[in-house]
Amino acid sequence: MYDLPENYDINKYDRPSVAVDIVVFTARKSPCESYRHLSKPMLSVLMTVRTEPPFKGMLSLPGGFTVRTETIEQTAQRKLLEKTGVSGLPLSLLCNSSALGRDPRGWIISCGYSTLVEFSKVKISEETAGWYDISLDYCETGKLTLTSDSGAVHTMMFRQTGEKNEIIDNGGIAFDHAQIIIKGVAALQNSLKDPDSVFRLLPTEFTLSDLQMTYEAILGRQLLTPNFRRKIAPYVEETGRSETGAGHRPSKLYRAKKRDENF
Amino acid sequence: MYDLPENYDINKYDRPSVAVDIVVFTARKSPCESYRHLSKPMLSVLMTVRTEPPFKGMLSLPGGFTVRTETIEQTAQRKLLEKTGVSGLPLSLLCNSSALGRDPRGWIISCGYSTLVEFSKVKISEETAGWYDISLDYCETGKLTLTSDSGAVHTMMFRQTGEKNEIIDNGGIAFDHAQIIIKGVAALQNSLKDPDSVFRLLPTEFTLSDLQMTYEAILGRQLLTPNFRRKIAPYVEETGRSETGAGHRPSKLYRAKKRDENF
DNA sequence: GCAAAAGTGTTAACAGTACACCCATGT
DNA sequence: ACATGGGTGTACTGTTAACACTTTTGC
Repeated sequence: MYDLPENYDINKYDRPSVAVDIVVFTARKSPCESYRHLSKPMLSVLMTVRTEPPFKGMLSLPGGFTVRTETIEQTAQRKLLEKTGVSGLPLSLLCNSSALGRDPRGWIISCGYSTLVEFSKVKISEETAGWYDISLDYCETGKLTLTSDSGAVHTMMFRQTGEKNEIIDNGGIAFDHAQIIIKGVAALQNSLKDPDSVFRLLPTEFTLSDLQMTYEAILGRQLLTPNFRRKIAPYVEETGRSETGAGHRPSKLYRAKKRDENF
Repeated sequence: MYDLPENYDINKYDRPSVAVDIVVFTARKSPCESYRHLSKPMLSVLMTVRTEPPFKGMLSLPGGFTVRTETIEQTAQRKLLEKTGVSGLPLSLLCNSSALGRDPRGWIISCGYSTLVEFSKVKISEETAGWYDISLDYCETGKLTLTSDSGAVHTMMFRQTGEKNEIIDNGGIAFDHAQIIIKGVAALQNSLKDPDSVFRLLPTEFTLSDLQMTYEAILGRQLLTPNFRRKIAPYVEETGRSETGAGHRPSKLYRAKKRDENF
């Protein structure tokens, strides 16, 4: 029936378990501190507290094992739906983790993916899952800090050697997930060349200030407003509405501009 | 001994076989046609003719199955050494292929990688393996042609829809390897922003014309020489030697310039 | 009025593009 | 001599970076 070698038995060979781990980014604003000041959006990542060994009690990325009836990306989509209630988000492949002994349960390979989601779309269903604010620091050695809403802090330290990152301190993150998070942030920064990815972090209508502050949160540095607006202008269009109520001039609301897809 | 759930048995779960497929690129020059004309380097990819079902007799990428004692990248390195005699090449992850039914032998996931190698370093050990010249054509719909040294031609057709490529005709390439090759070429083109990758296709000493023609082979279009030389100048340095014998002014030999690694 | 942010204009520096031109060589 | 490629200069253009400045709101 099939074009197969004679006496072929796939079960002769030893096989690994295959899992996915997903770096889910969002941008969220804390409530305003004063009637005058804007509140800056923070870049956040979805993490879960492990309830079972190994690494019980530590932070890990959401994910799970793939099964025969799914592609790896379908597994990631299923896990995303289970944990965030959101489906159909585009996924980017970050890395495959297969270091020997990376999981004490045995031979387990993990495929790391990342995605972006608007904060208000997510309804976190599990007690153990939550958003952790990311703050970046590239002084001497790379530093990436996760802060939970309750104030718990995890600081990862790494050295950037060409393309690879060498982890110096995983900040108490389970498995090799610190590595995957750092790769995810680097990939997110790289993706900023195309503004379409950033729109996925914001509501359909947004102010240019919010957009700029989201860029700044991702890049970990300030941008000059006039230059930012010129650069982004071809990708957005005015909605006609504007946002009032703050103690300063109201800002116009924009939306992403549909752009040429066939070229 | 380990921090594991009680009664944990990894064998309870169904597991896939995991393979690697490697897109190995090189640049090679055909012998000069006349004493005056330069011969242009062609971008080539290493392919093997399948000797066993499935897809017996068709072209496929070099690769193989991963085993418990290796990381996935070590598997790729081992397969590279077996097929080309070269070791220690940096690998780039292209994609994970896991579509249902992609391999009639069963549940097999493939991790696609790409790498670059200087032509003279490779000693192909297997009868079934060989270099296939790549030519590109982006007229209406994407077209990528592989030509063997014996003149056999495989033409793949695809449509670029955003990031994804939709394969229209796989050109008689086994499995989903046409897809992986197209991803590899796209990734190679993207990597040209950093000239270091192109140096891996050339000998340690090269002329700027060879370098430019290699760029042109990868991009599938002509470049303007003065502009190319200015752009590449910070990345190369003169060796002092030059290449004579052709029916025109001799060209200086250059080498890649060591650049600042810590910043 | 005042602080804060929205939003515009102007300039200089830099990178990318296109093209004209001269130089050195083997037959 | 001459065809061929090696190699340089230059003018034009678009993008980026920096900063000065005006406008509009809520208190």
